[in-house]
Amino acid sequence: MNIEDRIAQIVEASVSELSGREIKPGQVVLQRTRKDFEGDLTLVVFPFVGLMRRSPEDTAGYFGDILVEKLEEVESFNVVKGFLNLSLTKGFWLNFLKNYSGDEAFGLIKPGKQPQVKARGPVVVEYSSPNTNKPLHLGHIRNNLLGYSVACILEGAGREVVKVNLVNDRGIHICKSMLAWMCFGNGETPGSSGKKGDKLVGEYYVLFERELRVQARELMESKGLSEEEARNQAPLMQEARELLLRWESGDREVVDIWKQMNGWVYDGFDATYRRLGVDFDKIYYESDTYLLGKETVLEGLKNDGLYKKEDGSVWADLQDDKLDDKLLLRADGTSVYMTQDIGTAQLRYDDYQPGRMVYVVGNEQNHHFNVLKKVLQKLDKPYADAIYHLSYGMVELPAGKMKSREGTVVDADDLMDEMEETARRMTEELGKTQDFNDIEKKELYQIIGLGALKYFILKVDPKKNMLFNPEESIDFNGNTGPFIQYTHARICSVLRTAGEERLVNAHGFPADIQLQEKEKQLIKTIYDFPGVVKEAAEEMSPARIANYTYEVAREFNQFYHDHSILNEPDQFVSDFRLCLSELTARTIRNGMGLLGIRVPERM
RNA sequence: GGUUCCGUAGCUCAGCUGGAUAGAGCAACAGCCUUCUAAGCUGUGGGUCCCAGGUUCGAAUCCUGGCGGAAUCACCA
Repeated sequence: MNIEDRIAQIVEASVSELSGREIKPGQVVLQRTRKDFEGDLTLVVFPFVGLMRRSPEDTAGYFGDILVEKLEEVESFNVVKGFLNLSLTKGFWLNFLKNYSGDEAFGLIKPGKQPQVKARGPVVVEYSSPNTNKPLHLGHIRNNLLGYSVACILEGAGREVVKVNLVNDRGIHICKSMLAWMCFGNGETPGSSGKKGDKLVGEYYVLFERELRVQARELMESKGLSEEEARNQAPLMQEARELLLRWESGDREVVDIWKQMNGWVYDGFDATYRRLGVDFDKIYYESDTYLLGKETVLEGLKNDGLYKKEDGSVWADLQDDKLDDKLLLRADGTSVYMTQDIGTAQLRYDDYQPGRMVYVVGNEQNHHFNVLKKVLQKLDKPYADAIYHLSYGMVELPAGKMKSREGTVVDADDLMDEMEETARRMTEELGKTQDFNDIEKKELYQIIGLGALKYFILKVDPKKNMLFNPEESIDFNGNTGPFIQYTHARICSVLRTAGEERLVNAHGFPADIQLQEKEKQLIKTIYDFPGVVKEAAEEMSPARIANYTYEVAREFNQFYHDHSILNEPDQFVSDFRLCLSELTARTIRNGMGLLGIRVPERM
């Protein structure tokens, strides 16, 4: 049991002993002592003064005496108003460091280590979920980074995780790209034009929209139709719908083209995913799941919650939830978005029996997931309550939301190019890579450029909208990925200079060294890492890890500035600092790993 | 209009289940490399935590009501 729990236990016991009343678990709150006060852990005693019938000061003093007496790790205490500040012995901190300095996986729980967690089944995390008609942009980047990181964090907290992608590969939007390509493509392929597959298909989607707009305008002028009517009646739109029907009926020619063009897109996506450093354990395709959705809905008609209208359409009755009824199948029997999600949820459950199904999807779909959950409850699905929508905010530009029609989307590949280029420029200006070979340089610029981008996005609370200004490049100084990476590289440099043998021997430093202020601060911060991982997993918040890791790096730099590690004359102190540096580097590496950010050993 | 989310320094963001004097970075200014990587460190200035009530020992945090912004309320995905 850790020291916080032991303190809490003793406090609980003595409160109930004295007052004759049990206190609820979790009512004893221990927090880190603020830096401007003396002590390591602080117990706020206000909640107990009523029960104890003493002044806050007396209550705090009373607990202080008991804790010093019962726990050898608690060295002393001081009381400020109702705050009991406990100081732990330096032996406690030094032993913590000794215990973990050899632990590569510090802060992380190995999968399956907690049996009760395993019993709940794996967590399925869905993220990315692209449409196959346009390339990935900055919004997708946030989605991918969040999803990947949340999966890593859950894994780090001991959960079994399955990462899945749901590709929306069917529907009218795909037909638009196909039609444009059939009409104007002249057989262009990624091979013939050298274009990336997803970009090429995206261009035809844009082309379709442009041509459609021309046709619609003509109709608006010649027949005086509204824009909506005109778009609907335009020949291109009618052809696209016809194409969809042919696809649904399995028309050989259409399906072949569909397969071919989707194949190009997948090649393009794969390249972008690889570069971003994200991956999946399983990929679902909506073309495979929408039929199961239909079945599930028809099956559900036996339940009370669903009903069929006279025209044959099927609806979910959501009156009880004060929501409008939701259409699940059109009169012609075709499915809608909701139907597909019902199908994929079912399939996912059949595949993994997950304890939780996390959907990393933008907050624009809050309502959709609300309804999905309700509908699955109506269908009496056991997994309805396992559904969790990890809803994240939009990435906005200074001018507002990104709009593909107005060409204001920030392309994922372009952005990564820019980041790497900035990394190259800055690194060369600083003259850091003169002895790197070309391959090493390229890899380093990738690590730094992507690190900057990923950290920039992940440090923001997922549920908040965030701003990206393309005019100002993402920072490399201050609270940034490269700052943290740099701190890691700095430590590695020291460890390299020390050498393997020296490092191993250093672990034997004695546990009675005099601790300097910055050293203690750093140890205390590192001590928090496992708890931060746990909380980040509960909240599914990479931002928590990002901000914590930054704090570690900042504190190391202060320590590093004030104290010499290898040039310290006292051998034992030097050994201790070496171990402290080593554990700091590992904490940074593991923390950044949870964000999907690599850290270089030199930069 | 209904529902949900957001509102903290000039800008971008932290602030954990209510706790002590609200923190970082950027930008500005002033310092620190003969010493383990200066992508670093130190200092200065910068706040009506949107507003008003309420809950209590104690509120940026919880509740209610406003104001401002975003999303959504499709037989689109």
